[in-house]
Amino acid sequence: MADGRDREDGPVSGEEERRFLAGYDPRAFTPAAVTVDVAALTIRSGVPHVLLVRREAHPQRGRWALPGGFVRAEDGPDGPADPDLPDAALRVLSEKTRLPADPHLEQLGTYGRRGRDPRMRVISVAYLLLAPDLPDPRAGRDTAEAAWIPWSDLGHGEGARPRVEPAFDHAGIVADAVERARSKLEYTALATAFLPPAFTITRLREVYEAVWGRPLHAANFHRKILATPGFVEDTGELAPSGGSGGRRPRLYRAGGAALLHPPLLRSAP
Amino acid sequence: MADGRDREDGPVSGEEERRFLAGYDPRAFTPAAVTVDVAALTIRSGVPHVLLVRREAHPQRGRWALPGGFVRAEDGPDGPADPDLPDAALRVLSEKTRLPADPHLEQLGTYGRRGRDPRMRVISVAYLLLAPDLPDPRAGRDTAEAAWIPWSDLGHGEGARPRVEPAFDHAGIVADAVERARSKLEYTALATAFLPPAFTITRLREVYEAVWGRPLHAANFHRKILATPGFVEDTGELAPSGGSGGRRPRLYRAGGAALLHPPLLRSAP
DNA sequence: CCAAAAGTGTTTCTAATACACCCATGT
DNA sequence: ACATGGGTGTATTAGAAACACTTTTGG
Repeated sequence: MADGRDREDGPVSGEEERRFLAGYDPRAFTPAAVTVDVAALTIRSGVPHVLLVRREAHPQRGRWALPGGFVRAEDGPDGPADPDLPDAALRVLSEKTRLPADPHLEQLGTYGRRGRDPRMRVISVAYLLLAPDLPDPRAGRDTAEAAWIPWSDLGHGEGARPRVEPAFDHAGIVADAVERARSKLEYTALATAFLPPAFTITRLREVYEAVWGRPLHAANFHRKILATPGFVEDTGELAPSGGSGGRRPRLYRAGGAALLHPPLLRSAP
Repeated sequence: MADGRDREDGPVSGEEERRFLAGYDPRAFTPAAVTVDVAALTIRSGVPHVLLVRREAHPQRGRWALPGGFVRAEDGPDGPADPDLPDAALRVLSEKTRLPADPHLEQLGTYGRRGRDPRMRVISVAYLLLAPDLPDPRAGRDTAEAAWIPWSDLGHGEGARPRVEPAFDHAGIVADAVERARSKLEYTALATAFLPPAFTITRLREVYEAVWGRPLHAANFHRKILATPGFVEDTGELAPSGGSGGRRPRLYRAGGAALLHPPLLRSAP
């Protein structure tokens, strides 16, 4: 076996490497199409929704699907290449929705089962996007319709029966997105991504209740949030009156912390 | 906006769909190469290691890299298509290492930055593999050498200076793998993937100590593991004598639980 | 007997929970 | 005044951490 000395980096010979690259043919490998799909989640009046579009083009014409599209691998007639996969995700989605300035975007997973798309081998990199309440989307190219669909219509949540069966394997991708969002609320400060820049503790609690589908103890939640360093920062302001009476709550903004110590665990009911 | 009724699934007209697919040309899209890379982690005598291979082919000839290779999108001269991405990962890796019967394999992330490979646009799906102590790998096709490299040689861990700088963006992939493993030990029962089928609580603790790079309180760890339902099951047997004296510890096997309730949190020192 | 390693008992402290209560505001 | 929602005090309980101690084995 190699000893320590042998583990030093080997040479990367410049001249030979240049000659190799000059003679390289990128068409030599079997192509697979690479797409990005975006599972955009938001909360509208206390109910979690996912953004879906109705396909106007084949295959699976007429079905609801995640907004997605092909990654631009190289500069071409359609436009410049996507510098990285998150750029592709935001490009594809902004063709269909007006996005907030700084949405939370994270990679969810990559789906490449043979036969998941009838046209050819398609590898889809799925992204999870969390956003505060966005305006209704407008349908884009190849799209008959675009809408925010409640999770419950896809069978997620307490006793919800599925009413929509998305195209391809997108039902599974949405399920993964929902589960990712639920578990990330436990140990990250991600819930604030569902809220506008300034919010009250009660709004934050409603995010948790909507995503987890379970009521939380308001008083203890309040204390726990304030006791978690870096989760929220006091703006010093109060929310405008709600109209129906009650004390005006303080306004907070997202703090610097990404991870929560300690986490907020959801346990059994 | 669509009302509830409109959200029902649209028709997927069979005849029209068939005609569309018959006329479809898979070469119409800009190709990108899709590869799988495997970050295989193990622990050898208390020290965490990652499997790397030294590249014999261009580009980046002579550098250490993660074992990886192109996904077989369709059946071809090299062999049948990979049914799914995890199959591709195991195929690529088993060409270089003798694998345990049931290794833990999970997707880590997908890397597609433009320019990360000088040949062409390459989208790499990275997998994390956790395994008990494996035999030394043998070098395979296009591989000058294959070896288990300590994480510390890549700069991970207490005050470790990097001695190996992997090819492409593989240093970042290994960093993601290490961080994923560290955090998954907290809230899943994954540590047992580093151990043989039967193990002692002390061996399990040594896994945590190696991955987290920090000593744990033996007595409290012992109790906490046994108090976590489904983490381990008593085999009823005792480990053979260690030779240097001391009580013979009980042997346990992995329990059914995937998630730990409550989690084992690593906090500050 | 002594050393070494496994495993248990016990105390102390911190954090989660539940519930009562006070505060600020609209009607 | 009183209803409504925000926010705090406090007792109870569960769990984490620290440390002393017992048990089982080899030399």
